[in-house]
Order: sequence, then C-alpha cells, then structure tokens
Amino acid sequence: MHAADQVHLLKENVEIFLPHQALEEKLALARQEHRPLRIKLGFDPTAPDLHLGHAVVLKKLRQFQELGHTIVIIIGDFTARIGDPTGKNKSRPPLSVQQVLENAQTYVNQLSKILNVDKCQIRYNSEWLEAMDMTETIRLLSQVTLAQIMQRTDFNNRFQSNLPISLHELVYPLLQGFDSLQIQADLEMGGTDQLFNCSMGRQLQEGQGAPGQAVLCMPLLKGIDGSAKMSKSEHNTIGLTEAPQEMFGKIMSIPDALLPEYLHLVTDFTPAEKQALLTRLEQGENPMAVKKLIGSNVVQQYHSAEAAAQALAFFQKQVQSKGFTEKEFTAVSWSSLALDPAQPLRLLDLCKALKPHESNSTLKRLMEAGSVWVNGTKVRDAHSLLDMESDALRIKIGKRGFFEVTPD
RNA sequence: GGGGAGAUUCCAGAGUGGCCAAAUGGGACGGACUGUAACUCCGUUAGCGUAAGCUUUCGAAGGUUCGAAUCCUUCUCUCCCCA
Repeated sequence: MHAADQVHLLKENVEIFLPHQALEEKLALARQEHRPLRIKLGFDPTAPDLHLGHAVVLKKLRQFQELGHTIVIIIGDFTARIGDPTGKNKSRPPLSVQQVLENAQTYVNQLSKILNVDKCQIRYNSEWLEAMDMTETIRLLSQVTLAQIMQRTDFNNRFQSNLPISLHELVYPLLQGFDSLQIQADLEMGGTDQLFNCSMGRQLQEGQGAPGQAVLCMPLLKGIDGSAKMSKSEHNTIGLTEAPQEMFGKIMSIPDALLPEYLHLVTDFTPAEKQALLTRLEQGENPMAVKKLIGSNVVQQYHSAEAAAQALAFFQKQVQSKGFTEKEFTAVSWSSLALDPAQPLRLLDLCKALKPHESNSTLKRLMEAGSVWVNGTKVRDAHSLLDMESDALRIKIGKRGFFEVTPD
C-alpha cells in the first residue's frame, strides 16, 4: 500500500493526533529505519471484559498490525494495585497474582477476536515498576510538576469541587507513562479519555532524551442507552464475547440517533458503503432497516455470517412478529420443574418454577400488568389453575421469557 | 492536633417521633404504540400471603417511648475546614 493510502486509512475515525503530524512522522521514521513501529496498548487487569467501545481502539490497532507494525501489550499488573483515576473514584482491592494471570489470559483471548495475538508482544509492567527503588522513583516524580498533573480534567474537577484526590492517583499517569519509556513505544493509542495519560508517556520519553511517542485517540463510543460512554459500570455495553442474538438485539435497542456513530465506529463497512447507508437514513428510510444491517455486520465480525443470519431471523421472529405461536420457546420438561403433581398447579407456581430468581410479588405484578400469556391467551389471575396432564404448555413471561413445558 | 458535616430502599436524594415500605429524579421492568428490544406515552418498582394482614428494611449494637429512619449512648466508616 502506498504511503499516502496508508495515512488515509489510518487516519479514519481518529479524533486526536498529538502532535498534529505525529502519524505521518512516525510512519516516515519507520520507513526510513526499515523497522516496524512499536505501538503500545495498555491494559489494566481488573476488568477484563472487552466491549465494542474497546473495539474502536482495537480495530485501529489491527490496521497498524496488518501493515506490519508491532503491537506491545502491557499488562498493568503493578498499576492495577493503584487504580486508574479515570472516571469514578473507587478504591480497588489489590489483585492476587493468580487473579492477574487469569484476567490477563481472558483479556488476551478476547483480544484475539480482533488482533493477531501471536504477533503481539506481551509485557507485565511489574517487571520494571516493582524493581524501582526510592531514588529512581523520586527522579521520575521530579520530571512532572503539580500544575501539569492538575491540568488533567478529572483531577481539576475534583479539586474544584473539594473532592479528595489521593497522592497515589496523581502518580498513576506517570507510571503509565513510564511504561512507554521502558518499551520504547513509538505510538500509543487509547480513547480520548486517555489523552492525558498517553501524553505523559511522551513527556517522560522526551525528558530522557528519547523520541516522544505519538498519541492517537479514538472517539469514545456511546453506550447502547445513548449515554456518553460505553462502560461496564453503566451496564450499557455490548461485549465482544456475547452471543449473536444478544449482540444483535442490543444493536437494535440503541437509540436511532446513534446510528451514524455506530455505523462509523463499530461496523466493518467500507467508507463507500457507510456513506450509502447514511444517505439512506437521510432520505428517510426506516432506521430499523439500517440498524438491522449494522447488527448483522457486527455479529458477523465477532461470530460469523451464519450466526448473523440466524440472529436476524431470530429477531424478526421473536421481537417483530406479532403472533404467539411462531415464537421460539425454550423447552422445559415438567419433571425438571420439581412441582408436586398432587397439588393443584397455580399459574404463579409455574412462573416461579420457570423464573426462580423472581419473587412472587414481582411475578404477580407482571401478571397484573398483562405480560403473562398461556397458550396464546393473556392471563392476569395469579391463582388460576393449570392442568399438568395436558400436552405441551406454552407460556410467555415478560418480553423475553418464552417457555414450552412438555411431558418428559 | 483542633473544629465541623454526614452514612436512607438498585443509584442519586427528600424525610427530623405516629399520616413512612419511606417524596422526587434516574435506572430497571411491564403495558400501549411502532413491521426496531428505537422514539413517545402510561404504569410498576421490599418479602410472604387467596385475602384481611404479617415480617424485614433507613451504617452497627444497645437504650428511651404506647410508637423511632427520626430522640439518647457507644461503635464503625466517609467527607470538609483550620493547623
């Protein structure tokens, strides 16, 4: 691929370049020195559940990898003990060595859905951070001023609103930056919320007389509820390992206004295809149709084309079709429910057996609200009796609970 | 070291002796609508009970009272200000 084409490809969707010409310069450097760029990807082994928000950054990294550059994955086992102050200020319990290893493994497994993990280097930052003594630590700290640290919006906000900031939090960005120095990163990527931490790495490198890393920040993907950021704590994520039907359904549930953003950031479509779909939206096509295409595309990326087709069919049948009988019911045998055949079977008891985690009160409310159907008929009375002797019984509880209870 | 504020149901946040299973908002769930699980509107949101009603819940443990989320004591934790 020509240099200009590479730059064009790599620039797509990137929100921040630091400095502005960083990408061009680094690529030129790589060409000049006949070596791949070393691109850093940091990971905090406390929460190894990757979702589409992470994927925005990872897909960009894959482009670099496909162009022959080297991805260096940093497992932040040491920094995990401190806690990244980004976002919520909650102290984290220290992780055991065992736990860190397990998390690292699941993390790498998930990465493999997007990156070629075999070609990545994997490093643990305890390797160098644990070895530092006080002298070296102080020397590191001396390279940054308080004013610089306080520029970080998160710290600034908290300081302004009289919220506590622990000293160790102030140090976190330096440690993350120190990782860049250690592995001689040419480039670091992250979401825009990582800009400060990433630029710290650049500063530390330059302070040591080394070339500073370029920083590229990808936009933060909004959550499926339309809120500012997809994040696990907001419960608005689509996980990379989720089942096809689940993934598809979640895409269908995003607010229509988010479609352009999702189209750009999470799909695999070519720029021309993206533009075509945007045009269709602008021309007033039902957003649902475009959403289905996006949903299929996403499922295809993380599962398969076959899975995508099935997920679409499932959605049409389960959500869109109005009939009761054609729904997909989960088969359950009478015997597995452990009901007493000698007792009269109340609807409430059956629902409780099918949904053991719901309380009787909750189930009764569902019935009163008219969301429980038995064999195609809405039943509101929790105490109506059912016949266990009968043939298959089809019951719907809530929007998602379709069960078919059958004799053994 | 000194002084002050606070801990409420999933979350935020009212409530300062009975009208409190506890306002309001968010979230979640459900219904209506829609060939979207979107948008909008409406409703529900401690458990048990056919029901009357009963039980648990307002940081923890005791106490006062006919009656406590509300008053008292001790404890745990959090935050702020001054030094």
